[in-house]
Order: sequence, then C-alpha cells, then structure tokens
Amino acid sequence: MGRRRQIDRAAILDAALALADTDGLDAVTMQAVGQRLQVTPMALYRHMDGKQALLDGLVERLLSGFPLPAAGLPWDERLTGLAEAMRATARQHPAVFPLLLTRPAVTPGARVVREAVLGALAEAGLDEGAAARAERLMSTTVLGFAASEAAGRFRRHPKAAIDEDFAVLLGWLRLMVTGA
Amino acid sequence: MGRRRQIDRAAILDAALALADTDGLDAVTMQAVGQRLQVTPMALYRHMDGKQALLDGLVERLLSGFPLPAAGLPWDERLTGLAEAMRATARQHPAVFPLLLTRPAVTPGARVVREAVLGALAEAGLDEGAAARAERLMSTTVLGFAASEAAGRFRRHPKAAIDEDFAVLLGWLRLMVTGA
DNA sequence: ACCTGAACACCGTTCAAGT
DNA sequence: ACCTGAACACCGTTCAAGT
Repeated sequence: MGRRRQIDRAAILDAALALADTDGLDAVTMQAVGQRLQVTPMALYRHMDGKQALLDGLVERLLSGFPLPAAGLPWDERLTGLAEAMRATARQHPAVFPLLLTRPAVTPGARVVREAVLGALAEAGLDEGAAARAERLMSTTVLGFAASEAAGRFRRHPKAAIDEDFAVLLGWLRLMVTGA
Repeated sequence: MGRRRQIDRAAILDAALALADTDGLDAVTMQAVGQRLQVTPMALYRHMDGKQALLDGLVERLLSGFPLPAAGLPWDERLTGLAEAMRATARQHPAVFPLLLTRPAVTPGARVVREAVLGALAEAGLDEGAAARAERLMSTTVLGFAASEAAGRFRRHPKAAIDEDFAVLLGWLRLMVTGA
C-alpha cells in the first residue's frame, strides 16, 4: 500500500477548487493541481479532458452545490432565497463564479437552478413565455451583481452600501414579477 | 527610413484590440501583439507595463470610445441610449467586454460614462444618494446582460428573443426610476 | 532612446514507456 | 489500467547588449 497515488475526477475538482478559492483562477494550472494531488500533470489527462474541461467541471461544481429553498415557501421568498444563495456562492468561490456568465445554462446543475426559478415564477402566475423571459433576465441580473462583487468591482464601496444595493435589487425583482 | 520599426502605446492597443476582436482574448499574447507590429515581444515593455496593463488599456479603450447620447434629449432617452451603446460596444468587442465586470469604475473613461448616467438620473428627480445607488444597479444590470451576450451565454436562443429580452429590461430600468 | 538576443521559469498537451 | 519521463511549442518577463 501507499505505493502509487490514486486520483479521480472528484479529487481533481476538489483540488482545483481549493486552489482557485485561495489563490485565484490563474493558480489553477495542470501542474499546480497535480502537485496538490502528488501526481504529475500528465496524470490528470486520464480523468479530465484537458484544462477547459477542468474549468467547466468547476463551474458545474458551483451549480450542483447550490442550496435550493424549501419547496413549501411562498414564491417570492423562494426567489429571494435563490438570489441570496447565488450571492453566497459568489462569495465562497469568487474566482470561479464569474465563469458562470460565460457559459450557456445547459448543464444538469444549471438546469436544476433554472427550474427552481421557473417554478417560483409559475406560482406567481406568469405564463410560460413570460416566466422564461423573466428567468433569463433575473438570472442575468443577479449573476451580474454577484459576479461584479466577486470580481471586486465594488471594492471601493463599503460592504454595507453593497448589501443595501442588493436589497434594493431584490425589491426590483419582486416588482418585476408583480408589476408586469 | 524603413530601418527599425517604431511603435507606441496607441499602436500596441490597436494591435491588441484587433487581435482580441478577431481571435479572442487568449490570442492577445505579448508575442502575437509584437508580431503584428513587426517587433519582438520585449519591445512592448518599453511602452506598456506588462500584460496586465495591456488588458487594462484595452478596457479603457472600450470606455473611451463610448458614444454618449446628445445632452438635449430627455432623461429616459439618454438612459436608453447609454444602455444601447453599452450593448453595441459588447457586440463590437465581445472578447474584451466581460473584463468590464472585473474592474472598479475608477478610470477616466469609466468616470465619463458614470457621470452621464448620474446626470440623467438627477434630471429624472432622484436625489444624490438614490441616483448613486440606481447608477450602480443599472450599470451592473446592463453590463451583466451585455457581457452575457458577448460571452455567448445566450447562444442557444434566437437573436430576436434576446433583443426582446433587452427591450423588456429597458422597460424595467425606466420603471425603476419612476417607480421608486 | 528604443529595439533585440539570450535566457529563465513557467504553461498545456502528446505519446511512448513503465508498472 | 493508470501514472511517469521526455519532449514540444508556447507563455510572460528580465537584463545586458546593440544601434
């Protein structure tokens, strides 16, 4: 025992995410991930289809770890909960989060989140077309805010002001649903 | 004459932006920019403080080329014009645009755009604090939408649907000002 | 003053070789 | 089956040398 290091896809993503969280996206290199797993960079290629696939995997990790609001809650609380969970995820993984703005939401993890939003909007009384449009717009809005915060675009502003901004934004979103 | 290539900061940014527009951000390497100017990569360092400064310069380029709406227009048309100009810029420079979400708006170019938005909001009757908040939120929202589109997050959807999404978004923004 | 050559420490990725 | 060694074509960046 203890002769050769054993790795798998999950271990690679764990290592890459830890690296991204502590040292930023640029620190996620095949060599650094390998080193963290005590393996040569080339060993990763058996489990992961290259660097781009690794980044895709990281994004999916964020999505699949997304806490969904309790189903029994009223629609507006579910929407608010979803938005807050998104912001919390952005704060936990600021380096990876902006990549979400880059990829079509077609993966299983993205689909789950979208269905949750669509469900809340349907309960609010929006028809299918309006709900689909509102979902795109709301996701984009919340994603843009959270990604901005994660990337440090608001770093000149006190945290309290940004929290208040977000609260105002949530108010807008609610109005968007009821006022349309 | 014609003995040694002469370059300067503006020429470097021109070359880098052209490269980014046609081949993406990853194609913007010191070597590729140098080659386009028929100069070695090391020659760039005399005029530009490294790769990061080059990217910063590219972002500022986008901002400073931003067309501002005519000052005589009513506030809501100015706001709409600003948002549409932002989206047009994102379409012209899709590779560079997402970087805007990454940097605090403290450069001269960013300041000009922000003042234009604040001016329109002041004319709409918002006090200073409310205008500052609305500016942050609106810029973030429009930036998020335009960056998403530029990065290809909506590539599964027909262009007409996205245009309509944007029109709905502009309606929301207007409501945000009058309804608060 | 401003560009070049040589050099360094990294990158991602391949492929044959080892176990 | 799965990791390693060697190799390749790139990266960004420095510094002394050329003109």
